[in-house]
Amino acid sequence: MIHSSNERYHLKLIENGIQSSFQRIQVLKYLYECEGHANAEDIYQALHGEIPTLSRTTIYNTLNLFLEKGLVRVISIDGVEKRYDVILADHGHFKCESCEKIFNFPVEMDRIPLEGLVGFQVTEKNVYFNGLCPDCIQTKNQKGK
Amino acid sequence: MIHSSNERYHLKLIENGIQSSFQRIQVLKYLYECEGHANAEDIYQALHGEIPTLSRTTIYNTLNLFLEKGLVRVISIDGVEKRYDVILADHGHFKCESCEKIFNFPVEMDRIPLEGLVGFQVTEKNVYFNGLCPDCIQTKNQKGK
DNA sequence: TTCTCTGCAAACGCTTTGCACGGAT
DNA sequence: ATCCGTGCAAAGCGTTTGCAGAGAA
Repeated sequence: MIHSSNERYHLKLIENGIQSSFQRIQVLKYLYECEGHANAEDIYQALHGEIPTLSRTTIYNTLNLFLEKGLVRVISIDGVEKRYDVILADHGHFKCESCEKIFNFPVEMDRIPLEGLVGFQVTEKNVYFNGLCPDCIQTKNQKGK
Repeated sequence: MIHSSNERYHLKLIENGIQSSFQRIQVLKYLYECEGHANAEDIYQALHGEIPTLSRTTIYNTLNLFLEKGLVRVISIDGVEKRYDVILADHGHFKCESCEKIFNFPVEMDRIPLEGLVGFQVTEKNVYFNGLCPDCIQTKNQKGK
């Protein structure tokens, strides 16, 4: 059901001063549904089945437009991949070194001490952790038996 | 004086199970001297004056070797650039949106609450902030007058 | 009609790969 | 003689650009 609850995303685009289109709605919808950790290729793979004529250029155009309008931000946990995040509330990102999934976790950014940044004007805060997620820890323990 | 205090870096390489070479010493030295925020091109530009035959391939080979041996880690504040960090003690990175310089600042990672990561095993913690550095704030204020 | 979204093709920049030379062991 | 570090050239990959056709306003 490709059209379910598209109205919500349609409005979100307009709210942010972005002209709505089918492709843009689908990209935004996908970003929300995957919890905002997709890269351009993920989005392309997810959508070009339903929109066979979809081009990667459109994905890139759309993501850059969203970025410019403040609808998404870029995250990059290890400097290799560029991923897009729609959830702008305070949260950190955790990347599992084994399964490579990215998890959100709440972080009260205000509790991070800023003594070292006197005189700086901070506009964005990112916290990136790496390690093993519960599933992968369990898998490893089972193998070890 | 290209050879000044190279012994220190020579030993550092051997300590980390890396066969020493002139190029590798120079790369490591540069990473320490620039406080660890260089990308491959920075290193190439800095060194190929003194080592005219130096190739970018060697820089990449060397950085990947260092990474593998745990001598450096990759940082990427905005997902666009891959930079290498040799300073492994607890610190955050601040990138100025105007002059694009990267600053270190001390962060006590242990004070970041982990309630959201129960069951996870955290091996690496990164804190990336963006904003304006004191110099650029001043420059902007002067323009505004 | 006019504007702009879309998407193909080509260009681009950074990084990796294949391979051969040369120095070190 | 063997091994490994180096570096040229070419390939690879993700992203951007130029441009033309389609669709919306």
